[in-house]
Amino acid sequence: MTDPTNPPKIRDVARLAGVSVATVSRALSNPAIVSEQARIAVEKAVSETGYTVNLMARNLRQQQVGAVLALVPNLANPFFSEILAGISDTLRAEGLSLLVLDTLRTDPDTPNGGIRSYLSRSRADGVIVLDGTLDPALFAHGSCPPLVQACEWIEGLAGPRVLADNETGARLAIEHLLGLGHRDIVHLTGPTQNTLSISRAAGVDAALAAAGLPPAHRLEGAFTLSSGRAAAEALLARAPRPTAVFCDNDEMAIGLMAGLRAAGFDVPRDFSIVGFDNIEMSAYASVPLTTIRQKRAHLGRCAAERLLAQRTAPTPDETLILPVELVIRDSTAKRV
Amino acid sequence: MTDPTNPPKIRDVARLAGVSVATVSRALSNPAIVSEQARIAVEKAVSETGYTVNLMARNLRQQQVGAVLALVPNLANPFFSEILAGISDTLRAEGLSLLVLDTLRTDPDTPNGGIRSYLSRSRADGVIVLDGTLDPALFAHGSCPPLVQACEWIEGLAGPRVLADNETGARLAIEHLLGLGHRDIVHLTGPTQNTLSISRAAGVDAALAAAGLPPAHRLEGAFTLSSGRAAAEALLARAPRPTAVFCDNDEMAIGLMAGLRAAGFDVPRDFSIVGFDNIEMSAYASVPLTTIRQKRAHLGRCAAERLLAQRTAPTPDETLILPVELVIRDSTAKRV
DNA sequence: CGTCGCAATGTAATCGGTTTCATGAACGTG
DNA sequence: CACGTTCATGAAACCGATTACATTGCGACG
Repeated sequence: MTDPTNPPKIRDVARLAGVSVATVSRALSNPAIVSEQARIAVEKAVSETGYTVNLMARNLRQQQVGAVLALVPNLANPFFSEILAGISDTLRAEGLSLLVLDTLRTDPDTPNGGIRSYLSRSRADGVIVLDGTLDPALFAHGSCPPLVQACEWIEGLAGPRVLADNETGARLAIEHLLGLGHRDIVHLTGPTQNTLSISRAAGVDAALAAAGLPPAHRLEGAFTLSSGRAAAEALLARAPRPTAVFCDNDEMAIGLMAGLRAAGFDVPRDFSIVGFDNIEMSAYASVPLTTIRQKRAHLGRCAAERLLAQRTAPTPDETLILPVELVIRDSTAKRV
Repeated sequence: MTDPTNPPKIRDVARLAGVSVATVSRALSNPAIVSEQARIAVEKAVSETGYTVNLMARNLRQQQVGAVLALVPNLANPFFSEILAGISDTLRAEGLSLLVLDTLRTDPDTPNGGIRSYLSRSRADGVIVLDGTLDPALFAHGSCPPLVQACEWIEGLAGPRVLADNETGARLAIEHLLGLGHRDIVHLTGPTQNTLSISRAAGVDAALAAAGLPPAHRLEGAFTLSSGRAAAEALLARAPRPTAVFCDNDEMAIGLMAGLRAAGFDVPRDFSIVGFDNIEMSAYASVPLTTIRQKRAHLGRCAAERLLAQRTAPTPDETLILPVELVIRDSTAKRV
């Protein structure tokens, strides 16, 4: 009866319960519409046979997959994995599975890394895009399932977006530094075409302009620890020497602090540093990092909810902007 | 022809190409067995219609899912996400998808958090278990797909395992500390029943015993930054005061260093600290951390390969132990 | 008492592919 | 020329569920 090589079908349950397969199906998916008697017989037969539905069969018939695909730029990056955790939360509550595709690791020989083949309604019921560098044409074909952009976004790709308030975050960081007396502030960015960096640059310059100052000088990083460390050198080469740096993420800020420390400088005495994201490690850095808090798991949940909402309602196409806040720790201080 | 609401079926392609559906199927899955003429006609019809196979239909017929499920204890933890990246690598090369289930976030009301329902052959072709705290009974039922345990493991659950050489890693750490003259060494562990911590404790005590020393004192942590910081207090309360700590992961080591620094102590002058894992951040900590390198992405790849091997060969049930190595940085020094 | 409506159920179509099996053509061989 | 073999192909079975549609029985109501 519990033969591993030959799992029970709905037929077997029906036979054992003395009803038709339709009744079994109904008893399992919508117990209210079958008689008490049938329901009990089916329940008994199910537990005796150890029956579980074959999801492939159900999905084929119902034309749905029961899974949502997340396109992440780099699965190994904790920033994204925390968003995934939030997505996973929401999906689970709906009985859906999470499919993950690491766009960094896609085949470099194939155009678009073979991502296209994953963007099919028969592979996923929806897609959450966390990579702003993808080609919008990827999603243009008819068989691409409903889509939500989260965290990063793609210029030229329509559809709902769930974003952190990057511009406000940048402004908060700069206003904080301005309030401490800093005037020569460098903005350590991600790759120049990165959408996050661009919108944060706007916030930076808006805050500076409001104080009657020119746009910030920029250094290009790569959101990595090592690019932060490398930025220390470029920063120190600058004359006159800046007194503060706003970094587009905490990793770069921590890398930068390590680089500055290695060069004999002190944070916050010589440089005030502000990060972005508030990763857990920031509170444990050599100098606890002042940063902009961004609720990543919440962002993931919101994105998933948006996606699920599309299943019923028509797509509202609106952008949801989640608030951020300044967390002041020890890496910023009054300009001496 | 490219009507988004009504994607082309294999029937449509067959009609357009002037062949039967069987021939289309063959032309797509095994071009060698159809005539050149038919193959070309099908290719043309496919590109004209924009046809893509419906995976649900294919999977139902072929009795496979095209996806592998990873059970991870905490998706937000970068340690696991890097393993996932490795798994993803290998699966992609085989055209398989990665399904992720965060066991931490499963429903606390349901027994086993509803994980059971994901362990079905109709949901995944295989399972990679990264959580050593799960109930082995979960995997006992007949419909559970082939399984590989990776990184952590479950006592009482058979099947192949891919593990880091925890015992050797611990021994290397302790021998390093012994070589520096330390004799009073504390082992900061994960949760006491954690399989990793248990096997590392064995390595610790073996190294100590080889030097004629008694087993190490232990402090229980939770693999988190905050539990590392909390351990600082317990450590300082100990008399006589230990001179070195071996931590079961780098996060706890970094947390511990933060706690010691806050209490006015210096690493490595007052305490030598060794971590485990070699996460990227360790090189950027306030004091660059001496640790045991573990190749997480590689471990993930190996686990996935093992799983795929089971598709053909019968399960060999053997444990694969991956080497680790000591990385000496600045957090350890000669005992003063 | 006839019939209308509703609840419960069964039969069979359906989802969209893959694969088995039968068929026919082409070819080589004795 | 008869026969066996291979190759290409199409018709139809099949995967295992859901669900549209038909049927039955029963109580209520005119």
